[in-house]
Amino acid sequence: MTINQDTFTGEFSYTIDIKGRVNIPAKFRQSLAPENDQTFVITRGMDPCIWVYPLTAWQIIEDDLKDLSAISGINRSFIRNTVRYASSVTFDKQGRIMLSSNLLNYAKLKKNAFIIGMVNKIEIWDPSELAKVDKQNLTMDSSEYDALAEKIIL
Amino acid sequence: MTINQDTFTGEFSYTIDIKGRVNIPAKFRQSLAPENDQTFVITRGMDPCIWVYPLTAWQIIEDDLKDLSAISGINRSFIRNTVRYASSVTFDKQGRIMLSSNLLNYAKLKKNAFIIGMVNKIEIWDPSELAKVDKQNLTMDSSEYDALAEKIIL
DNA sequence: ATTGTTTACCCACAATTACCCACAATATAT
DNA sequence: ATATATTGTGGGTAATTGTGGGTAAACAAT
Repeated sequence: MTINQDTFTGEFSYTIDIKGRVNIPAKFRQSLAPENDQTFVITRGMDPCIWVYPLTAWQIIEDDLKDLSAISGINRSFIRNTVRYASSVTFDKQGRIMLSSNLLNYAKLKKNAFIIGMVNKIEIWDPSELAKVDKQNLTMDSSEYDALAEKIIL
Repeated sequence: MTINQDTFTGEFSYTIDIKGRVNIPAKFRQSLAPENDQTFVITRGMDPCIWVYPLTAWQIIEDDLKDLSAISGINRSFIRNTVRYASSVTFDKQGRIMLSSNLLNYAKLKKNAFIIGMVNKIEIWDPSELAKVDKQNLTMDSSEYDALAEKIIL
């Protein structure tokens, strides 16, 4: 019945309403471990999308950041940019979370959104952005992609 | 009485009902190891068919994906495309699983389906697609095929 | 305080899914 | 062969899920 806790797979299509709310797939809500207390941490992804972490997973990232020395300027910049756009969100009784307009703009999200399980995190994409980025990666680095496919035995 | 756990062989013909449910052959259900908790993971195959993994087999793939660094865009694309169409399904009291319309379309499945044991996974095919792909491979790469036949002593 | 705006918390409802039960066809046992 | 269990297929019903919107509390600015 339950997969690994805090493990997410699959693609789902949802609509973002006027208030900026999106549904979190029921499956993802159920596989979110109880100690996360129904909260995710959302932030900017490395791609033009929103990254959604289970709270406990994000806390590990924060702990790692604490270990970085503040003497180095580059460390401070790294910490700043990692945490800057992150905020924790709880989902409401209907299973939705609120997205800030800052994140919505960053991911170019409008009305429709794909929510994709990325094993240990979740991504929220605008459909056309997803297609664009995916196509780009596959055409530019197709040999690297094939190398991965050889390595991971499906 | 039992072959190796999580090992599947043979071909079976079933019908997909209006709700998108297909039967999993009783033989396959019985050879699914108990620790899978009656769940499979279904996803797009490399051929136009549906791939069905025992849960524990799929989790090994997920673990491999977790080890890939998220810094590389091509890695993210690979993870995304591998996991994107995957979802875990439990079979009901009658031994059926539900197939999403996304996967049904991808595999061009209509009313009839062949379910084929592929040793460590299971494939679900539309009969005519299977014939087409098989014929194509055998005519185009017949010498490679023969080389394999030499290697695997039957 | 008085506004206006944003956020949190409800309720409503259509659509989908999960969970049952029925039954014919096949297989197994006595 | 006859009885009994198992398997494959269909369908009904209740619960869940996704989506919209309403209202009141919290907050900000004047």
